[in-house]
Amino acid sequence: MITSREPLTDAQQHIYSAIAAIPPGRVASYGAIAARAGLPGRARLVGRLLGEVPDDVELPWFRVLRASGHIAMPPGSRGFREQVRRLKAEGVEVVNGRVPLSRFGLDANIDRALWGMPGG
DNA sequence: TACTTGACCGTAT
DNA sequence: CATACGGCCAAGT
Repeated sequence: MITSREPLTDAQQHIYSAIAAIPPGRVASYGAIAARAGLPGRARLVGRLLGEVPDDVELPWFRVLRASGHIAMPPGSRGFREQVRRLKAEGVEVVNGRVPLSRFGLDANIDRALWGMPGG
C-alpha cells in the first residue's frame, strides 16, 4: 500500500484537478484528461501518475479509461475488479471491461443513455 | 549516459 | 477484431 507522498509538480496538480472534475456517472480517457490538464499528447503521464496515487488520496481514478473505453488495468486484476465495482455503483455500464463512451463519455448526451434512444 | 518500461493515443493496414 | 508504427516522456536499470 502506497502511503508516502512527494511534492506535486504543476503538471501533476493539473492532472489531479482534471480527474477530480469528472462528474459522477461519467468517464474520460487518459488522453482527454491530459488535454484538459493542458498537456496534450501526454496520456502516458496521466497513466503513470495514476499508478502512483497514494491509496489515502481521494480521487475518482476509476473514471479514467483508455480511449477505447476499456479499463486499462489487466482484466481480472484487483484494480480492475475494483474499478468495475465503483463504476457500476454510480450507474456506469461496464460490459466485458468496457464502457460505451458514446453514452458515458464526458461529451456524451446523457439523455440518450437514460432514455435509450436509438442511434447510440 | 544508454536503454528499457509502461493504468496511453491516433492512424494505417 | 488484431498487428504495426511513431509519438509521448518520467522512472528505473
